[in-house]
Amino acid sequence: MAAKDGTEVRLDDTDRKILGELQRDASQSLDDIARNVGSSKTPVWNRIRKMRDAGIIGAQTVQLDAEALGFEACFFVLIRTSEHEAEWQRRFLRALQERPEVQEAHRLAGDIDYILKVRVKNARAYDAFYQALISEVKVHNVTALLSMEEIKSTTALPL
Amino acid sequence: MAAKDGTEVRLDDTDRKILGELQRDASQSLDDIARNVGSSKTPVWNRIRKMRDAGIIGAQTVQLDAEALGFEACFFVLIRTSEHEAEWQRRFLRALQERPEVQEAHRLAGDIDYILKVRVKNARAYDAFYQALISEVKVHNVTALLSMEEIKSTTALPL
DNA sequence: TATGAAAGTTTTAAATA
DNA sequence: TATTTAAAACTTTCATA
Repeated sequence: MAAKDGTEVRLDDTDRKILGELQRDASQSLDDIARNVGSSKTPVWNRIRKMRDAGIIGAQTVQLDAEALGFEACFFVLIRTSEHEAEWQRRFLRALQERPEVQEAHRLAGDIDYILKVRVKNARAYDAFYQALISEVKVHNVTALLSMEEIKSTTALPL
Repeated sequence: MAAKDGTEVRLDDTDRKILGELQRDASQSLDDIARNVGSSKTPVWNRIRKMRDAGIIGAQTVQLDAEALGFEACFFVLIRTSEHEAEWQRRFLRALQERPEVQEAHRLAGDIDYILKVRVKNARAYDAFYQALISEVKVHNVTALLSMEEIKSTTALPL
């Protein structure tokens, strides 16, 4: 398995269990993680460090309750473009990176070129985002899908 | 602002700054967070506890490098169904909850009924997922969008 | 891999503004 | 009511066996 920095890292079963524990609850103490994976403190600590250095383990974050914080609208935005020039793409990517309401952006294979996940306080805020985006870069066709209900949301990988 | 448990919680500027810090790096010490938000340890600790109890702050997790761990394929799946019965919906939701390759699932307004984000090791694994899903619940029409490139990925809210 | 000790952190409680 | 100070309990980190 090649990590971000190109290092080859081979993970064994214990490594995967450790990652599973960290994904589940990163606030656990080393002692707890060690107990849960059937090892002890020092080896677990060394493995975590190795995986951090290799970039396999990234930032530690908290999950916040978006609705409680007033982010009540979530849109998936399907984008088709006629432009495929390098310069256009650079501008488009920069616009996405800079806008904090864009939580995810993927370049797609096929008919639709890009998909975005956009989280905003309300529909008006989405419109403001949309107007700003199309004024910055030309896009051919945009379809916004409005989420009525978040059925499932996790970043956990099925290790 | 109403939290998950229905409690009213009013957040001030300092609360929002604390949430921002936790989102950015939840591994920081209380001292660091306090310094970054211009307060000190105990008040910050009390605020964090209040927000945790109110459910505004949820689980602490780590971001893992999906590619390095062999999850090389990511699909967005658009689903149309003709079934709108309660019993069908219950079965469908349970199927999504149970499948760990489904990282996100939303019920949508409009033409398309559901969108899923599905992360798997490769295209064959996606096909296995797809076959399993349609054998469990009847769906009318499924479109899979394959991600070629993850341009942006964050769970951070623009507080 | 295990032990253990030093440095640092979280948590609680009491004192103060 | 919110903040500072203080001290006990716990954790991380790392050297050494």
